[in-house]
Amino acid sequence: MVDQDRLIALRQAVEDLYFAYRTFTDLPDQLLGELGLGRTHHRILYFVQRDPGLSVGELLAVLNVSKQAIHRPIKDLEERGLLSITADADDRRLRRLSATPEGADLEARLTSVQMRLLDHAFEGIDTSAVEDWHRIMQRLAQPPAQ
Amino acid sequence: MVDQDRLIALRQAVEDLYFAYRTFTDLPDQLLGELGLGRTHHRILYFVQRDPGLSVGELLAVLNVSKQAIHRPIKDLEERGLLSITADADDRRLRRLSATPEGADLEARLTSVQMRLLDHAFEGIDTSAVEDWHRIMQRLAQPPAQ
DNA sequence: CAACATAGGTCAATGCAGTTGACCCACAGT
DNA sequence: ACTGTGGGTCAACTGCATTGACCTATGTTG
Repeated sequence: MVDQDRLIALRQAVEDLYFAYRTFTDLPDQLLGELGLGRTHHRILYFVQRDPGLSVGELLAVLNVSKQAIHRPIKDLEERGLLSITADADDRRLRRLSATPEGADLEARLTSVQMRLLDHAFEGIDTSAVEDWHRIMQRLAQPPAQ
Repeated sequence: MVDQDRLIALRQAVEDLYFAYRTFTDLPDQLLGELGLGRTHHRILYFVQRDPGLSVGELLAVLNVSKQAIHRPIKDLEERGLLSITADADDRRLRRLSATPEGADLEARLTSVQMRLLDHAFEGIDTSAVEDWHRIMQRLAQPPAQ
């Protein structure tokens, strides 16, 4: 019966992850919607803030989408003065992306909504359990080669 | 500086959740793609298996989509003999949904891919930390009213 | 019984975000 | 000069959701 319990717990985990992620994305999506932007805009700003000077190709690799898919959002962000694009000094084919102060500001607003949700979810949980939470999520992101 | 560390940890959590969820959905999506089905089909089968005899309205509430959005997928599943639909005995307006054996089979295949990923991610983690993982995810799914 | 409410189905127009394919330019390395 | 690479862009298409409007069948209530 241990096996059966395990299956039930794992099913519960599938469900928890589904609902958690949905709520997690709903709030920023709402905020983005009001600005006429989408999730991809947020992702771009996020990774550009995490790693300023990211190239377009690197961004594609992180987000795992085609360059055509990212083209519009990048253009939108640039036009709105949220993203600054400059050619790399050494290799002028590379376009280095970084957030403008306004872009950084928006990114902070969007991400902080999510951080607040997480902060609340972690409240009162042991530090070691929170560390394990990170460990679990990181393993989930990078499963073994099979 | 404690505050700063906390922000960094929370940012890391945002990222972990993003990547974890992406990997988590990629595998079933791939399987579904081969069958010409989408994520919604999986979700329907999942919730119908969790709660056999679910009505269309209840399904809409759980998935939080419009009836038009679910109409196609339900029809697809029925046509493929994966979903069985019968009128409720007491209120014949209600359509009770349940999986056929074939539907149950497909659902098990799809969900078990995800359960395997989770199982691996939980490997070697303390039982109490896994319980906390569930607690955290459930809180994330149902944040306070603000 | 008539009137209204509810569960659900369906048509239509639309939007958004992604895809593949093809082709372009600018620049780098040899 | 030649080839490779980073990146931009046009076009056609797809998947999946939306809103709005309207239909039927059935239940509930005055």
